[in-house]
Amino acid sequence: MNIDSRDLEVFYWVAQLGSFRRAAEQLNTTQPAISHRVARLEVNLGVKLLNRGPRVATLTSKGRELHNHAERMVGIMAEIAQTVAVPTALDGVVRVGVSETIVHTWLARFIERVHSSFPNLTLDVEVDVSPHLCDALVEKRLDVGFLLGPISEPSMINHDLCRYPLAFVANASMDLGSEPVSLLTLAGTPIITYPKTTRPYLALRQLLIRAGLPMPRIYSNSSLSTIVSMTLDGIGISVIPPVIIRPQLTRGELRILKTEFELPDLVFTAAMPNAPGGSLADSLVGLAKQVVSEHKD
Amino acid sequence: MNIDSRDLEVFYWVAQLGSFRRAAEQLNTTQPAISHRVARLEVNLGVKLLNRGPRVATLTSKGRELHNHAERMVGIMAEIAQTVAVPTALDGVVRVGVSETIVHTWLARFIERVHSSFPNLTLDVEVDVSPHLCDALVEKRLDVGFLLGPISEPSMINHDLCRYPLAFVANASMDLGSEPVSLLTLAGTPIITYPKTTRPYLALRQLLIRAGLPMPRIYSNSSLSTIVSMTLDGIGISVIPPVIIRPQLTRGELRILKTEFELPDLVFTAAMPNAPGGSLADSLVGLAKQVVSEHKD
DNA sequence: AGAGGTTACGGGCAGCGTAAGGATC
DNA sequence: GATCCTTACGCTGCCCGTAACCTCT
Repeated sequence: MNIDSRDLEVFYWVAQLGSFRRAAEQLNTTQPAISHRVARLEVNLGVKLLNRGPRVATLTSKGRELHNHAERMVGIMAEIAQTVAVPTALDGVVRVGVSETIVHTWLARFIERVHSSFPNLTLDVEVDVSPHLCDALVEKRLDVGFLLGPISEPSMINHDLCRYPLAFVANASMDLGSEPVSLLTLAGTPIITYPKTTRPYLALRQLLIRAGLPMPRIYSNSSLSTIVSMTLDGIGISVIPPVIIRPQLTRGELRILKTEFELPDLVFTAAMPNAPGGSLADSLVGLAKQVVSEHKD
Repeated sequence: MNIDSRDLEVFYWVAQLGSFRRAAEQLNTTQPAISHRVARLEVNLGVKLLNRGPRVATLTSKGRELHNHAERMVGIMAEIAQTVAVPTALDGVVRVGVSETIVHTWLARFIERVHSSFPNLTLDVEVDVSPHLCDALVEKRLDVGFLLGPISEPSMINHDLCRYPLAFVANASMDLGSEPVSLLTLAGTPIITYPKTTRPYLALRQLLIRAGLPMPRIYSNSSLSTIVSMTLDGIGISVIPPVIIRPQLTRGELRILKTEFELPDLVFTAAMPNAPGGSLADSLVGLAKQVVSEHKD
């Protein structure tokens, strides 16, 4: 009969994701391999576990029953990996989704820290805007994400990481009249910031609309580096967290505008799907918290 | 890192039995195979799990920790086998220890029943006297035993099965004077019964000693068939449960002696080591109970 | 010398990935 | 036709059992 724990793990993910193809992605292998394992599991148990639908695979009653056991099994395996194995022994690939702001602050330090704690662990870093990362996390195409959160999904675990103020930033030599700068002045100047779907953009938009002002010309851009370059070139005023332009501030190339109004802080969150046994992601979030707290000073 | 559930199962049994060799017997494989798997598990986890002593293997602290997880894992696997797998899918070998009395009553029916319920299951039947079976069970060299019980060990699970009266049986033509036969008469006649270490022998001995009578000549024999033959040949009176000589009774070859005193019933028990997840043995005991209850009529 | 565990070696088989084959919308 | 799963096939690599070796009593 011979039940293989890998077969169970594969079955667990197929059940969880409702798709052979996605399970294959999750487990870093090919569809046929998944197909084989599930088929073999069904033969070994003598039971049909999945109803193959054209779009999704649904569980049979025996399948649901097995899913409970499989989940516990996966949990135990994860516990063993975290509890009794030495960190050096942990390998595999963890898919990390990162907001670009993080890239410009502490991502490098984080990666360094991970590699020293888990030398044999590979990080698959994906940089994207928070809403995309959020989707990918919900669909379990990512194992952990550092983004503007939290994600309000019951299947998601959130941990607060850090909070960065937003500010209006301009080329140091740009003349904007007397400070503090008024909203009216801003509305008459091109603004450079994050893409439309993101929180900073929405916060800015809300601020202007509430003041009854027309929307200024806005250059939204998904590349923070480009935003910084454009600001340096004097193309407009950018709305970004100052923490990512420290060098330019100290060199006097950019300056933070004093204003009479405030933009909400950007709150960054570590988010991860609620996997059984609390996968490696837990440990990674712990490392991220460490890195963030050390970076504060 | 790649933890294999079979590695865990192997480790579990090595820890449980304190010996690579015994684990190999338990799992129907060879010592080197066990050695390989444990070694690989230690490499994969990067942790030393066992202190190889010259006589026994003892657990390290990490080993104890892993043993908990491994036990739960083995339990889950057993649950899956019993809960979601179809009975036909169950295979493997179960080692059954049987008292010879059972052989002469319902063992055949039991084996038949097992093979119809679990067609791919192999029974390894070992016939011996109850004390030997008891030892083998405690040392986990047997998975389940049907014997004179119960076994008073905390690690053992007992289920009452059936109870057979003991009686004095003689060749039908043997002249023993008027009945009921007195103890004195018996003490003057050779007695044929189970070996010295067994319960019936002890019960008989106690009966005679309490009556202040000398021990008669006793032919103790571990083969019930031989006891029956000897009784048929008129060599002496046997102390056996009449249930095993029904044919001879109906044919009038043997007869049960009426006596004024009583011997205690033989109480047969199913006993099995307290394995995690309640192995197949549970189901087998259930079948045995069925067979016994049907056999009563 | 004997028991228990490890190491060495060869054969068999299982599992993977590539690629082609249905089925369903 | 697109998507998703299954089947076919060749190859690599693992795992098992036999046998020799090591170590401790």
